[in-house]
Amino acid sequence: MSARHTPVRLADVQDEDCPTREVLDRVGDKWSVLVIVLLGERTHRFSELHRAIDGISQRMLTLTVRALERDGLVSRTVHASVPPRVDYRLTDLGRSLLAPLEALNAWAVEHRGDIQAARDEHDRRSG
Amino acid sequence: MSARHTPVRLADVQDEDCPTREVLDRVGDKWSVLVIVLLGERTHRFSELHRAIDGISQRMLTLTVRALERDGLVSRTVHASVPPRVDYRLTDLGRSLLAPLEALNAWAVEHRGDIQAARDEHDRRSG
DNA sequence: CCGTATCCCAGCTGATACTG
DNA sequence: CAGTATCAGCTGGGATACGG
Repeated sequence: MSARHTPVRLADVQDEDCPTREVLDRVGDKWSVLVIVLLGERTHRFSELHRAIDGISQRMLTLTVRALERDGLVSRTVHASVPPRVDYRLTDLGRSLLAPLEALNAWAVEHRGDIQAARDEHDRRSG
Repeated sequence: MSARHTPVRLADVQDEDCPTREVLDRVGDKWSVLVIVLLGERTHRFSELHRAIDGISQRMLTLTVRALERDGLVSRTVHASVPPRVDYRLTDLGRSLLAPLEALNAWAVEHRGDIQAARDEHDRRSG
């Protein structure tokens, strides 16, 4: 992965179908990453996701998993039982997204102090 | 970078000060990544960014660079000249973010076809 | 249990006009 | 040139109620 260097090109980001824009539109929302990370650990049923993600509404969880399913990142399995049971898990495609997300996470962990310091300093000067 | 593995932990994502959430809140908006990538190539003045980023309003460009500056990712240099000139460039912190963004970009480039295919297939079934 | 349907509001964003 | 100020529209997302 580190052998070839794939720089972000100017032409890419200006284009409206810029790949980075696409992925950010997909996971840059409020809940998608949380769902992906949870499903990266193991399969979850709907109610498990609902309980695990603090503050999400049933509506938004539905919309989020539906969008992820539409994009082929998550698969949905309905078990014909009483009471009904629906399992969600990552597809191979979804699992492949975990690596770049972890890279972002690693950056955040490493630099969150720097950001906080810069912000504190900025706010101190600006009042 | 690939030596140590930094998995995204469940405890992280549920916490409201989850590092990944933080960074997504920062660059997950409509314009921040575009500005960062452009400044990753070279210093830009305000009007250059404005022209380079198709569709951004003056107001949103101002808000975006201000937020990035506040977080220490971008530095702003005012030249006392007539007409006035303001240069924006990445800080070291901002430059360090380019790598994970490129990882995300690489993923997007590699898998955009898969996503499109999944979406087409899904829409075909759903009508 | 797993959703869908409806209503509604906050805030993000663009458009426009104005200023140092 | 590089912003700031103000207004208005749209959309994301929560609350609630209902259905399979």
